[in-house]
Amino acid sequence: MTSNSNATINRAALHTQVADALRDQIVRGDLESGARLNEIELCETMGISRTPLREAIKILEVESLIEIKPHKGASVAEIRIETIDEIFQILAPLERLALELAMARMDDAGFQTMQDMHDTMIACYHAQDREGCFLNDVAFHNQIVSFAGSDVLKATHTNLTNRSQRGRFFAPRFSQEKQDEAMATHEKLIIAIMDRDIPAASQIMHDHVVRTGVFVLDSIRLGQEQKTSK
Amino acid sequence: MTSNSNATINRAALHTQVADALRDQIVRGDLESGARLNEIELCETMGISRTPLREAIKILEVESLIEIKPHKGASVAEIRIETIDEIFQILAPLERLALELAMARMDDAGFQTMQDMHDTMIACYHAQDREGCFLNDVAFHNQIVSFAGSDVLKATHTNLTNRSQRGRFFAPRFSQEKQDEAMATHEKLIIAIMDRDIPAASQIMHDHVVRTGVFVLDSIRLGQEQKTSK
DNA sequence: TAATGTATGATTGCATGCAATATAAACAGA
DNA sequence: TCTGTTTATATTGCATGCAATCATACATTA
Repeated sequence: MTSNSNATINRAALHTQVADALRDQIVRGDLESGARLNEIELCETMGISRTPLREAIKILEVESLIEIKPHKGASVAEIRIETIDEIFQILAPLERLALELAMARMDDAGFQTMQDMHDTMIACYHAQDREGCFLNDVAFHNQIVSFAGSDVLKATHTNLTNRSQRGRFFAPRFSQEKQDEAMATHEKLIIAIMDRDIPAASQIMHDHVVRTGVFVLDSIRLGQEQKTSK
Repeated sequence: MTSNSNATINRAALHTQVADALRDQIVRGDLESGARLNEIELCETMGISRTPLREAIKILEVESLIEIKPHKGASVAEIRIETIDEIFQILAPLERLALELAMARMDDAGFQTMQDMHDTMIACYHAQDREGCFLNDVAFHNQIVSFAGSDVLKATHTNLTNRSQRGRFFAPRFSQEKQDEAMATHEKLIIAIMDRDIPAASQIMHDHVVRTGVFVLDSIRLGQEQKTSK
């Protein structure tokens, strides 16, 4: 046993832990859009007092994951279709920038990492593992942003993807056709990356993100039609 | 006198007012980088209790304007030269996007507004009013982002410019030469805008922001050299 | 009956008190 | 003198209490 027992885990302040936990629940879809956040109720559930909870709520409001109406309380931010659209519009040039920066900095090991991650995703694709595909795709894009070496870009990107991923849970899966297209694009992308062709890779990435946004929006609209036609 | 006396002003929660006030002081440079924020001291100054202050501090931490070290306290975030660099790298594609979206949406009145704002800035330039020049330049860029009609873009942009503007207060003014170059670029920009030439305007905007970043970084480096050589 | 006013309960907003932690100052031993 | 330890003080972190506000139901009046 190391010198660190579980007493040392609590280095993070309570409000941080609470914010992390709530953020996770919101992004994962466990807490639905519009869900009311009753302070006393939540406090009892989490076994804490209202002060750190209220601080956590303020944090998540800045991240646009929670809405606070004065004297009325907090609720999980409603996620509008226009917002998802706006997020992908921004993500496209940001991920393009990330890729340009990353390719300018990466060493051979970095490029190999990208190739490996791509291969892992492709393996999921061939195994019909859609969840694995999604997770590896997210990891692939995150890795590129990390390799870019810009803390500001990383933080901005994380905030935007946190919000965009919320859309995933009220949208049906992509059609096989769209899935195939996305994979084909990724194939072209990794080739351009391994070729060290920054302009080509940059353009592919931008268009890929825009296209992903279109797919997500279509899925959401489809989901909404299915709901209303019931 | 209207029906609203000053009793109705307090609709905003205390923590919001406090956050706004602190943000303003940090962005304006009244609170210097690294300045310690003693809770009790600040509370007495502002005439409030610690609870809303602490909530405000959490808000500004998410905005990267304040750093909190657990059990050690909050301080105004140190602004590093690399951070300013990263911010302008991101602002360039974001403002390009903003201009593209804005030009696709603006009506003739919108275009006229842009022309008017440009003229106002040029007037300041000819009057050797550097402060006016700066403020009108900021307003010009903000107006474009507003016209883009994307709340997400607007919020992201506001956060980034808040942070970048902090650099202004520890950097010497631009040289006349750089000032001239910036104005010339603005002239080309407004012409492309009024021509409804989106690709041209888009490119000019992107390069203009990148160039502004270079200017700001050069100024900061110059300022640091002057300090250390004293 | 519709509209307005009033009272009650629930919930949030803010202030304060106590506990936990970090900084420093004082001190003891080598 | 230096180093390690202890003690004191200041400051933050968290919990709780009270005040302000809002929502609901009910009562009153036109």
